[in-house]
Amino acid sequence: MQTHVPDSLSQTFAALADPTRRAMLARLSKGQANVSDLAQPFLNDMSLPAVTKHLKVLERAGLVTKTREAQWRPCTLNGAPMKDAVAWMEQYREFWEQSLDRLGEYLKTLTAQDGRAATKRAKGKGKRDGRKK
Amino acid sequence: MQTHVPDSLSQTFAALADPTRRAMLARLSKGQANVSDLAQPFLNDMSLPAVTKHLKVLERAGLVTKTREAQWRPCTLNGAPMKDAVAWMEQYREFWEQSLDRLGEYLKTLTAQDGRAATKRAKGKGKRDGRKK
DNA sequence: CCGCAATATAACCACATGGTTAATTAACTG
DNA sequence: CAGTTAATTAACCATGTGGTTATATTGCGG
Repeated sequence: MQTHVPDSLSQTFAALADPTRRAMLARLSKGQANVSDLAQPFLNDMSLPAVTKHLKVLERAGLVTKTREAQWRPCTLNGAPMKDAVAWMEQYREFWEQSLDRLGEYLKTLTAQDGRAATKRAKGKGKRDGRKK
Repeated sequence: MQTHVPDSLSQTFAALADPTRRAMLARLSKGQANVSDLAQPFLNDMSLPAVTKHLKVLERAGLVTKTREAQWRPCTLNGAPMKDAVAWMEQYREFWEQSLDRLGEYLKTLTAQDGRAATKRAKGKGKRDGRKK
């Protein structure tokens, strides 16, 4: 049962799903910084190793590139993965442009009895018991 | 130690960080569907309750609105949270447009001895030992 | 070479996540 | 009312995540 490696889009979104990590990216958008520079704003809230771990998540997602210079690890922001993420979301643009109209449109399809029709369609499948085992 | 509620941006990104969930959104982008409709493509891989859980994540993130009609729960996609997510990423546009140039630019700042300067700055902080207790 | 500064690793812990099966609720239908 | 369909809830388990402290590693500078 080998531990399931996530696709890169998932890794990107997961990496962005943390305010500390997003703040680190914000810092990096203003220029290269090494680990202690990145950690400095957070040291009242968490330890250095915690920051290192966050950084590793960003690295694995490809959002940060960590190089070496003597005992320092200068980090730079790499936007490429965000490109994919935005491209994926772009597909839903129409849904976030008129957001509020969604409910109204749903009500229309509902009065058209469409909801019921879609449901009956699902019935033909019969008993679903063939699980993965 | 009350369990720490995540900000909505984090919830949105976290919700999107799973291929099953993204597939459900894709399905919903083609029109309203109730739970079993949404579940159907996945029933070879996971059980119905698992789907319900994924759906709940999407709901909490505000990406899906689940209404009631008799014993069915018609779901619709709500793009609003994506709007915020994209807006946040937009801030980094310059970084994903020239992606590959980043390394080159880093090398320039490096030869300008900037990396060293930034590091020395961090030293003034002294011993950081006041953890949160 | 010694010691410190910058970072990484290890070992550990609490809680979240993603899945399971079994049981429950709710609403229609014969 | 009995049965069936749609969905949820409960209880449980394995693994991941985010944090900790303590210990190593590495490189520079006196």
